[in-house]
Amino acid sequence: MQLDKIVGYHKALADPTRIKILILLADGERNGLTLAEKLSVTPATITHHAAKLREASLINERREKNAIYFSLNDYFIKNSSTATENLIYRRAGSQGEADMSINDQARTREAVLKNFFTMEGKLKHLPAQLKKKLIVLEHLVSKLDLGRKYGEKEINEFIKAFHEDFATIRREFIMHQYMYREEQIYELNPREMWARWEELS
Amino acid sequence: MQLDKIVGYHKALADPTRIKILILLADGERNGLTLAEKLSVTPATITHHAAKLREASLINERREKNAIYFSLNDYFIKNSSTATENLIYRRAGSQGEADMSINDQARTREAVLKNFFTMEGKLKHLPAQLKKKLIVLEHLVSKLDLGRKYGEKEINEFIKAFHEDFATIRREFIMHQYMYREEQIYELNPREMWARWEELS
DNA sequence: CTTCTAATTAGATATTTGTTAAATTACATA
DNA sequence: TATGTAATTTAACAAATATCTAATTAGAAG
Repeated sequence: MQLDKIVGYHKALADPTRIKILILLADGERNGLTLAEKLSVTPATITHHAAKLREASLINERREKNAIYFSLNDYFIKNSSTATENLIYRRAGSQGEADMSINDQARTREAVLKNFFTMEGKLKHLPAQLKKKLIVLEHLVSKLDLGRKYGEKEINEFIKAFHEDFATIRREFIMHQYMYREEQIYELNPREMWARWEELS
Repeated sequence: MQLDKIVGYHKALADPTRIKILILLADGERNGLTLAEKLSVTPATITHHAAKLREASLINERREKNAIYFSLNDYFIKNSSTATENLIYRRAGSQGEADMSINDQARTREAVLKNFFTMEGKLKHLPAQLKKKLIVLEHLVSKLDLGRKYGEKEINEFIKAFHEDFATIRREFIMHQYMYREEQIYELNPREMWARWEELS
């Protein structure tokens, strides 16, 4: 039954240790011992989690001498569209731009902004492609104050200065975790949180 | 911490009952009692799961008299790009059949399969109409193994068991992204696999 | 054959989680 | 106010899960 596949997929990602494993693997393959050390768990625990990730087809394994190297399954990479995959791949860069120089990236960013914003600074529409959408969202969010709390009405007004469909964009802010919402109060997710996630490991 | 949100999100979707609730809600809002009845669980169980779904911002609630109506958080509607959301929204999204019941769709599907496959399970020919063609392609692809890599010759043989024009059908697999091809190696796109929701009800 | 390293298994334990029955709360209306 | 319906809470329990330690297996290299 297909339901099991879906549930299994989410179960595989429903554990912090496993997410951390995936984050580590996004940087490149790694064997069990180094994963265990990096995450401060025993090798047995890694074996346990590796089995779950394997069942969900999220990782591949390769034997070299008596070490087993784990790596991310390619299709996980290609289908990365949610916050999770975004989190995991933010640093590694979504495969295509792995070898992009920092200048190339800046140029891409500029091109996207030029494309989706009018000369007056209005947002034409949200890009459908995740990578571009994130560039746009980051641009908007960069104009908010760090540490300040915004009421819902305030946030709506802010967004409306760029685009009339504030509800959608507000939702995007939340889902992509550029902002947190708590009891109708919105607050920027400290930049370190999404730009520097290394501390997760 | 960001990690908790991600894990929480996946935990929310890591239970079959909750997925079924979301599927039911994709048809429209529903109150707790009818959900309980439809899923053959007690109202207490629904309350329990609703809390989890609410924590993950997947549903909204509305009170009318003394009944509480649950509905999907609209975020999902606009971002149904991943396997799960795609699964849940497939019928709502596919234009034209938006108001088709899950039963109607199952019936359509059966009719199409009956029409385009012989009694021996051979494919007569590919439907010209897109919607029907996709039904046929999904049916074929559902017989492939998830996570397995197929050589070109293997894929051809597989298709030939259904129809001699393997080249066309192979191309359709790729075009409609049921499979990926890389260096002559074909592999099922897990997303499409998971998107087969028919048997879930 | 012995030794070393890496990974897995097996068993144990504590925690979390899904479910239910029973009691309770919240609204609506007669 | 009393009654009925829907939802929640509480307490209990079984099942699943994450982790560890200790023992075992797999492979490489002396």
